[in-house]
Amino acid sequence: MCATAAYRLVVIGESRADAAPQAGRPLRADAERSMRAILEAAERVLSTNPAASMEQVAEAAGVARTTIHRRFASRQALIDALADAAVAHLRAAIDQGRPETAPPLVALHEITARVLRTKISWRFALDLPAKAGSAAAEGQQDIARRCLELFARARDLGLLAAGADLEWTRRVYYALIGEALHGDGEQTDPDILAGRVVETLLHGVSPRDR
Amino acid sequence: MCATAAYRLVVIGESRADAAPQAGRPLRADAERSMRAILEAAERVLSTNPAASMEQVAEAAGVARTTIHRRFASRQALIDALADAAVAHLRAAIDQGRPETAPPLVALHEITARVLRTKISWRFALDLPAKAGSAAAEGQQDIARRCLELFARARDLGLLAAGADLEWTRRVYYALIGEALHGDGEQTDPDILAGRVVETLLHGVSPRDR
DNA sequence: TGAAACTGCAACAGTGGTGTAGCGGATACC
DNA sequence: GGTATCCGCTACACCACTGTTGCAGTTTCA
Repeated sequence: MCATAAYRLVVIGESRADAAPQAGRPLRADAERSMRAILEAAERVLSTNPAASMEQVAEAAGVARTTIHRRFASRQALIDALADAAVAHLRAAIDQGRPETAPPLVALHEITARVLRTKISWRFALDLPAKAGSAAAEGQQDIARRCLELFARARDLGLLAAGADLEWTRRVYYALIGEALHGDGEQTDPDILAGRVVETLLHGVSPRDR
Repeated sequence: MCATAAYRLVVIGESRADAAPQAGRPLRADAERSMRAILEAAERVLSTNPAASMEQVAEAAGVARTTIHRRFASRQALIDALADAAVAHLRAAIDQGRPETAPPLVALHEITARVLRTKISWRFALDLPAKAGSAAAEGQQDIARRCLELFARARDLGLLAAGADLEWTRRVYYALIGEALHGDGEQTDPDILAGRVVETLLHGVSPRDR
């Protein structure tokens, strides 16, 4: 799904009842492979059918159902972990767009294209409502904060209206990104989609009088 | 939820197995009341928790669970009926905005406000993917068609760019409406929200040079 | 190479939801 | 006022999914 992962998978307790990854002994190589296979399969299966069973996820991952239960205390724990992993990927993608240093318009294009690419692969997990206090929630908040900062920079440069409501701008931006992914195959290139998103965000659909 | 309903509820078969409303004997008054209570309760409950059980829906509707099963062959049948009813409401709301006759900008504002009002009440049902061939699907297609016609009129009047992609415009419009409803209570007046949606759709968030 | 970690497999208990059935009482309708 | 319709209630069968356990065989890693 994504070649490079910026995190490491670990286990803590020995008891089967609390297999939540937090801190402790690092996983053996084959276990980490399984873990990754499970998360990726869960994303694939659940994005098609959110009510899919653990059995279906296990089959798609090429492991036994019991193996999933060994790593994740419950179905919910799996989904939570999935959300955390997806947000971590998203954050990494955004970092690569240099939101704090690149010129705002360049950063906006760059980030949009990267986010679109990531969202294609983690559609289900990224649409999940983040649980309060989770790593995913923290990540989403951080992303929103940096998004607002980028827009503030853009506004200071005259790219946005001086009185623009940055929070509304952010929400519109998110909505446009979401919409760009709903296309029925007629246009899927992230760079082209990003251009359309940014153009629409800034200027809407009315004629440009200039 | 909505005071006036533009449809009538009926039953066909006697068998419990196929209680799908299509044509036949009209319902008794109390039965129609129950039917309406069930649909509205389903919307309320499922919008909070899409995985809620029939038991929870029944309790919210103030009826016994078996009563629901008497009218709807299955959980899925209930949800399908809910989707049909919601789209019927939406269509009625749009009709009242005179999309074919009013000046485009006026119609756009009017329709947006009405749609927002309807979507608040039928959030769950209207977010449902319509089943192919269902009344809901037919209604959605009709709505999309009329939306495109309205945008075409707007474009001919110079309100939209001459080369505007009307399908993309429609998708952006839908996305903005959806986003306007996600506000965290700081602004809920449909008229104000509609103004914001239309303004953003037409001109984006950049400064207006004029 | 040997211990520790990991996995598949088979089997099991528990749970919660779905859908059916019939009866007796209440309600609407003509 | 009589009849067809509707509803609540209780009870039941069924099923799919979750989560657990133990063991035997395999893989990793020091």
